[in-house]
Amino acid sequence: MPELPEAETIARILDKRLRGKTLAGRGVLRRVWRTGKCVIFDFDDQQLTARLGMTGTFRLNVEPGIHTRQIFDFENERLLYNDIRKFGRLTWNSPLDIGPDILTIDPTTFAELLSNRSRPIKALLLDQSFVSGIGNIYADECLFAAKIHPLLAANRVDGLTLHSESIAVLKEAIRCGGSTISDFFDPLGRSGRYQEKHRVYGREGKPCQNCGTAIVRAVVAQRGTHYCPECQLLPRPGRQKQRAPHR
DNA sequence: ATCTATTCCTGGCTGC
DNA sequence: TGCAGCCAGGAATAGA
Repeated sequence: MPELPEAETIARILDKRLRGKTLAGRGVLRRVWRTGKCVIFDFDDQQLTARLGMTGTFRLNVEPGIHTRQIFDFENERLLYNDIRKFGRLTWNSPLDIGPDILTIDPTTFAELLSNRSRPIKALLLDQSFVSGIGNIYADECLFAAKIHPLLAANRVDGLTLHSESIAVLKEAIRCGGSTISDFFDPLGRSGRYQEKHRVYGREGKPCQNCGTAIVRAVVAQRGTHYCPECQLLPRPGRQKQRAPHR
């Protein structure tokens, strides 16, 4: 499923290949970029926003197939939008109503935002109106990297640690061209490689690479959630400070 | 504010 | 070989 690293991979390739080319009726493509999980095409005075949902992909210069939903004929380049499950959305000139991008938000700001919220941290990370870019796979990977239990209340999370670990995970995933679980291919048809580096997602029952404990799968915020029960301990719920016993 | 359930959708899997 | 049933989940939505 395309999350930030996959969207970034797509945007970089399409920007390189399509920038400066004309699309009939829309003008010259000035750049392709990403924010959150969205891939955005800036034309002269119009903008196309792609939310890829679960299975949305772009492909350059291949024959349309049964899952092709849109065709964009640029000069000398044909861009297809394919989407098996049709959860993706392509919209023209629509306002982008999402929270700050996780890669560009200031760490202190991120930590402050967390301190105001009581929801389980994983549910908050998945909420694109709170912070954008992280989906189910990278939420699990980022929380593992930061050694934070997915159910820990956001206001009890070390926001600076979570931020820095998340940045490291996402940047490495971008370097690997994203994760291919089943459906993700970049616009040139290549798989991602970051799935080989997953440490918890899809590894239920396999040993934690830190401590050897079996990775657990649970459901959090209606999503399959993978974590190490030893490395990602849930602290005892907060309670009144114990009075020191007399004597 | 936050939760749950439901809807959208289809390929891939299980079990008979 | 076929087929029914279930599952995965991003995002929107309704209702508690």
